[in-house]
Amino acid sequence: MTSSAPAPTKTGDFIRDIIDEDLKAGRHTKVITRFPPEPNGFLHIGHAKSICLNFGLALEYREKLGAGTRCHLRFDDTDPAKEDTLFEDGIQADVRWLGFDWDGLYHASDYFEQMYDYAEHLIKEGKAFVCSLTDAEIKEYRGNVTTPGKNSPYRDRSVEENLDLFRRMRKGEFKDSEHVLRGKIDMANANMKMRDPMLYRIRHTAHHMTGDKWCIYPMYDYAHPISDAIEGITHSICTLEFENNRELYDWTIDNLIDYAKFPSRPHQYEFARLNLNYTVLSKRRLLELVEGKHVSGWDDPRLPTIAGLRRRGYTPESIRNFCTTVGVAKANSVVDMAQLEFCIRDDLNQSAPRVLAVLKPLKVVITNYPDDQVQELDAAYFPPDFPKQASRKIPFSKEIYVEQDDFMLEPIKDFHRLAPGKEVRLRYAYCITCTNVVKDEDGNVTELHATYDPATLGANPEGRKVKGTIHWVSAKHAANAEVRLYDRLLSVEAPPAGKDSEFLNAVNPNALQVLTDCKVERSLAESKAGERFQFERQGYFIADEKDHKPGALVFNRIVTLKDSWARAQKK
RNA sequence: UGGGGUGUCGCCAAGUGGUAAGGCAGCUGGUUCUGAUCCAGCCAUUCCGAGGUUCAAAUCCUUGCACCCCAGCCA
Repeated sequence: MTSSAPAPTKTGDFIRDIIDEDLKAGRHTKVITRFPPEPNGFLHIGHAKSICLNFGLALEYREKLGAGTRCHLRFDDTDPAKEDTLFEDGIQADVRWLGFDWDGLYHASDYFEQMYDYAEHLIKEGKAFVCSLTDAEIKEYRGNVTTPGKNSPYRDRSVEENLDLFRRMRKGEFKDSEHVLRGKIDMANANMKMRDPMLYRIRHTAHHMTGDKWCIYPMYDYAHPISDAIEGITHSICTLEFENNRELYDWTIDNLIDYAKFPSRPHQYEFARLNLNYTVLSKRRLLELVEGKHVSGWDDPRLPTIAGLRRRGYTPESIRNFCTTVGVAKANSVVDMAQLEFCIRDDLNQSAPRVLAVLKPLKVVITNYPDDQVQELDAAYFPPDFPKQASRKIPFSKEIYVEQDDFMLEPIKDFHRLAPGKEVRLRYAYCITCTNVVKDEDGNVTELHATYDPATLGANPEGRKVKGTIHWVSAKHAANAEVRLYDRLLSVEAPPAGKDSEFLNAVNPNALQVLTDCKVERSLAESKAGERFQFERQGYFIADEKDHKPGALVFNRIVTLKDSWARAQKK
């Protein structure tokens, strides 16, 4: 009896430990998280880790703490130059596809007015000032990691002047970059993020949500903590590179005028982002692959984007399981692609019906089988020890196709398949023995002749062992199909550390191989886009969601089956 | 050379002073009309290194070392 895939064993992680302690100490009575993407691109599997963490936490703790515990989807839309509604739509679709729903859809831009008020308050308190240094001067005054910065000459402007300037910034009296609002903290702080950080910049650019209402926009470090505070976020979870920003996150919240009014004092916690070998996860590289037309689009099945994985045939369940198996911790790490591949095989092993498909056909004529006879044979969709027990009929006739790779003119040791004089079992059908090899003038094998043993249908042959079983398809009943064989995006674990486009050299030229003369069993002629199958002995495939239609069958290989024979060959 | 982090099996990752979980990968063997699945077994005398405290240390102390992040008017 095959048990259904056990849920991955999950041990607690440091985030859950923190939450448990907070709850125990009475600091919170509910847990509110948020997933805060910037709507400037597509989500990838790295985001899935964050989504599973944030939404997963809300789901888990809601069971103990009841309603009120929730996870928001918030678009971090503070840079109008890069962001777009189009991306928001894609992100929402991806989150939903992964199986999550948000309790409230928000935008950082919802709070622009309030952020502005807080900024005026900061100015009145003498904690922020309008700086009129140029871009280059600001950079110069900031110092570097080993030398302290210098105070801006505008740092001591009066509250009145600052207020006046800031109000005029809002009114649009200045050009882009003419002034900025900065927090007045400490130019000598060892944490560079605390050297009078920029809070607002002037951008005469329309925003996809607020239109032309604003020409000054808050920076991430100012907008994020305020958004969290307003929404009552209890645990604000982000990735490791924001560790240095935490001090500023705290400074911002602690200096809000109505600090005490907020439902909870949010705290930021950082975890290690996901890294995967044999692929790329950086926004920049993904963008370059798409814009450089190295792939067909954001949903190219070679890509680790959510849209790409979906089209490739990955299930949401398998991705969620993957996220829980990789865990949540603080050490930078690179997860092995084999882990992801395991998760999808594990899922599909349970759910995908088995069918027969010949990818690279080699015709076999069964010389002792009656010319016009056709037998309808029973073929189970799932192995006998599975709970599901559906089956279909597959036609058997005199001419069939088998896989080219399942024949060897001169078989090597331990090759259990077809070769001159050798006998194999045809899955769900008879055993056949290869009696003759037909070649063209170049010596290529073009056809095989074989004889079948009528006594071997549903029974073992008498007095001999047949080791191999191969898949096949009846020549005159088979449907034609295009099959896209996908493999890992990169041919090396990690592209060279180099900047620019060097990683393109690491792109696996065989990440996509298109086969157009495939022969698939009759039943697949009626398959629908999005249906997943196991092509026996080969792998899991999905009928392409865009291109597959009746009469023009197109299947994508999701992942191969484990192949210990192939592995043994490599040694 | 400043500050913030991290170092436990090939890859993830538990472990919170009591004598190294689990998953993936790998290796053996068994079952099998998928060289798949499934099943059984193996896989860290040792936790970045060196000292120290302790009856007892991956866990505490000292001191090295390695790697990551911070000098966008990006997030």
